[in-house]
Amino acid sequence: MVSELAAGPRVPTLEMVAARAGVSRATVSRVVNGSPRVTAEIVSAVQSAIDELNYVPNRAARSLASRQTQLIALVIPESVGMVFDDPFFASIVQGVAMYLASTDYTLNMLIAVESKPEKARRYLMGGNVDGALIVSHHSGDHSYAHLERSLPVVFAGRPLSLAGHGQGESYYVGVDDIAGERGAIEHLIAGGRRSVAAIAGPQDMPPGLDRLEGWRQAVGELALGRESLVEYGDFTLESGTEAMRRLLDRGVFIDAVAAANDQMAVGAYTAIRERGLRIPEDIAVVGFDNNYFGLTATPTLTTVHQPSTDLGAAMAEVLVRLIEGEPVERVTILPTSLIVRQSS
Amino acid sequence: MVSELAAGPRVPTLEMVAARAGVSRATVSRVVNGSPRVTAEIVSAVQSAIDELNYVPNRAARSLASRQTQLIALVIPESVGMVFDDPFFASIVQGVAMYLASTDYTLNMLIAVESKPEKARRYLMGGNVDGALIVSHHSGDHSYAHLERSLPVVFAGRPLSLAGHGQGESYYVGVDDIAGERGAIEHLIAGGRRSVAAIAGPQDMPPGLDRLEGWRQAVGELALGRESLVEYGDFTLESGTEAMRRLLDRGVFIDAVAAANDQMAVGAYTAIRERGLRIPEDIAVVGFDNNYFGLTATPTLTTVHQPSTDLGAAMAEVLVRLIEGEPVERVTILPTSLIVRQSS
DNA sequence: GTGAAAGCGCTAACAC
DNA sequence: GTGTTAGCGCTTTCAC
Repeated sequence: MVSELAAGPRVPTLEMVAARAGVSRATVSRVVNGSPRVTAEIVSAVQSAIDELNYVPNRAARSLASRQTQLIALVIPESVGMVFDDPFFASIVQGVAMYLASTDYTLNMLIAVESKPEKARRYLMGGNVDGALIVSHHSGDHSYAHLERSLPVVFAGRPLSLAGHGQGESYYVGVDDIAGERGAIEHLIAGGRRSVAAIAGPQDMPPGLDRLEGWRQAVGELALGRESLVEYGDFTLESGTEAMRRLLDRGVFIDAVAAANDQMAVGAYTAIRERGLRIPEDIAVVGFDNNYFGLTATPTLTTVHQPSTDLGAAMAEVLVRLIEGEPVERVTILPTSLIVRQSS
Repeated sequence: MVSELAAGPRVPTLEMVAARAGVSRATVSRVVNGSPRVTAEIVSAVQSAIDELNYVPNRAARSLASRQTQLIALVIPESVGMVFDDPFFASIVQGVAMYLASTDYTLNMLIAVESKPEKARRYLMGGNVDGALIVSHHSGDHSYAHLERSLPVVFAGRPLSLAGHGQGESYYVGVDDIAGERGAIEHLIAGGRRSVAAIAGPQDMPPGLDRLEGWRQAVGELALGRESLVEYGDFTLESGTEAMRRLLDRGVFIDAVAAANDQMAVGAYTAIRERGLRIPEDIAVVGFDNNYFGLTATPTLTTVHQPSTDLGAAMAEVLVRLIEGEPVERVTILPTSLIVRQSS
């Protein structure tokens, strides 16, 4: 049974507008869709009929007839666990939503539940949306790549370069992790640090790989040993603490550490303090992402800002252009920027 | 112009399934919708045809015929500024999305842009969604209340009790702010604190009012002056710092302070430290909400946990029941819980 | 239990 | 420029 409310008081139809304005339905449709070739007088006549009736076009009917849904799916693989634990997602959603608010498209949020992986896929391929945005932070997972044959798709982040699925095929929006990390390390070196260790991320994810590569490029000229200054974490706070402990246990001199994200950087604080060392006097710390973990930490964290809201907006924009057949680059790279705070 | 991809390779229709299974479209429709009165053999025949063709029902067509969209709007007034600065929204969205993933409804995120207030309203009233969820943290703003005449609506938080719009009319989901705050204060008193000040929120928002009321109820029996121990903030970090400074400037003895949310509580840390006082030794601090501000602060913040993800899920559940005509209470109150950390 | 037929509200050729 | 005419893919009486 369906509630009375759901059925609701009858909403005015295009036909009613046509009758009231004394024109055909086709004409009303033209006015509604802003067709250029309609007499000004008729346009205003129709317009007032629309206003008087408070007419709103029915999306379902419009979609059915035009074969366009005006819907854009934002797909978030639930494997990401408590998805929004990472503020990155929230920002992406915000960016997408705000960009779309300026268009005629509307946002359809889809959490792809792992138990029914096919549900999301089928929904997307069933012509229920005009395009899809796929987000799975840090992973570079493009397992939805096959969808690209069915509808326009834009990913967040560069894909993992796996054999089998050619590189330049997907559309994606991301940041230059290598350059961003390099900048952070150079800042440390410019500040007089001579032994910059790294708490790297998992090496099976593009950001994990690229940020470590950025570190390598920057410390290249430093005298001190290299790989002996790298430990790995999994982007969580705890893993940062543990990695830092291992680093300190090595007994080699370290006067700075660069973590692959803010959570791990703040986690490192704990290990550094355990040893009675001061931040930044004894060891400077820099993170990556620029989220609240670093903002509210004490001391506040120097980090590489990743414009996640802009990333969301850019993804939406690329997708809309793709849908509307306008020219777009397959790859869009947004700039990062260094935010210097108290920890360095 | 529309891209080739958007039009895409022809998706299988119900008619094709019918042909393949050797039955009528009506029968396929019944199977798809789980009608009980279809022969088992036919059901399986249709089912295999569906699987073989990889058929997915077209939402637009279904909506048009059934007058149900299977879409639920989540409306967020953009006045909330950079909406997701408050983690509350992200959690709500998460809760809603996850609950809906278990239903046949899909989430339509709508950021109501202030410049075009009518756009959202008309969209909602135009029969484009089956129901709406309205969220505007802290404000209790039910200015979308008139929508309730057009479609099922569920709000987050109790409404501001304004004249003109009767009380018990809206459906909403919230927490018991009074009881939650009272519990926090009682915890402080039980811990030996004798002069518990309050950094209250704006008094034109339900949570601002109720949390202060909770404080009043709990400190009622304390000897120390009352209103002289209250200062107001606007829920931001900075306002918490300023309110705490004013409190300390009064020169009255204070050994604990309860802020109406975590941001203000953490903001108070700054003012307390400026005076050379220690947390919690000299002054204990408690917040409200339980978000990352308190989690990552040093010392970590004791706070009243507000189950925002559950709130989102509950809102979605209430709305779905409303849409489907099942019985639901107008008011749903979720429990808060005290999280004791280092600051008290 | 199953099929036939009539729309749901709109767009898009195609005529005029 | 404007109206006519077909559908878009599905649900839903109503017969059988």
